[in-house]
Amino acid sequence: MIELDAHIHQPARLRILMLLSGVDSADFNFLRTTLGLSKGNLSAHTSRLEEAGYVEVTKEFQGKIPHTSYCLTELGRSRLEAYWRALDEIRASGDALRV
Amino acid sequence: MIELDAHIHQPARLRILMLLSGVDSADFNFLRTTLGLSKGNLSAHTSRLEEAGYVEVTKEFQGKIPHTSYCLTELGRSRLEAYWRALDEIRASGDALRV
DNA sequence: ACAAACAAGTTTATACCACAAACCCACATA
DNA sequence: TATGTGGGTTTGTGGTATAAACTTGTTTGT
Repeated sequence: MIELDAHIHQPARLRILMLLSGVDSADFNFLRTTLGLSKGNLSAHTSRLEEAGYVEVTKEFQGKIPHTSYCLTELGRSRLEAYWRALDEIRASGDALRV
Repeated sequence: MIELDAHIHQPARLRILMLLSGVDSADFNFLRTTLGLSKGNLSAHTSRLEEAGYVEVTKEFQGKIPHTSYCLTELGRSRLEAYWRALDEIRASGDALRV
């Protein structure tokens, strides 16, 4: 039984990862507004993804204002691909039993 | 933003629904052994799916022994299809941002 | 006959987690 | 000064997935 990565199998985090998979990097507010997440929620999810090693977090000052951006790591990218493969298997599992 | 149905977006329940989508009905032990779930876990998940109206539960006696079987309702089937469509959208969302 | 084990689930308890609300700090503006 | 805004983090709470314990009845062993 292939497991679904619990770090990824969560709607907000899945969307975050998918968004990051299509760009070089994205900052906090872009993620927040694009995905419609609250700040607290986004912060918590990005923290989890960082702990898991799936995203890299870059904090820098733009002038006097702190600015945080995120990019997908190689690990994150491969786990994300594995996740979709696992989901494909589940998706096929209904047909597998059909005569 | 299309929502992922929380009743479905859970690994065990998703597998249960996909399995049921491929058969007329399946009983408790078949689900349990096929999916590798504990009895308690399976019972809890099927209860949720029943409450949601996604599966129909049939209890009868086979000889002297009680026997429980499950089948997908029409509602369950349509929600399951909607779930996969929503997931397809998320899956495509990475490419959407690519140049 | 009677205890022990088994069958088929359900109920309970706990640990985790998603989310929102509250908070923090610096800067801008009136 | 105080009031608001940008950019986040921390905290509290309610919901939930899971395993362990329990229930109800049946079968097996002796």
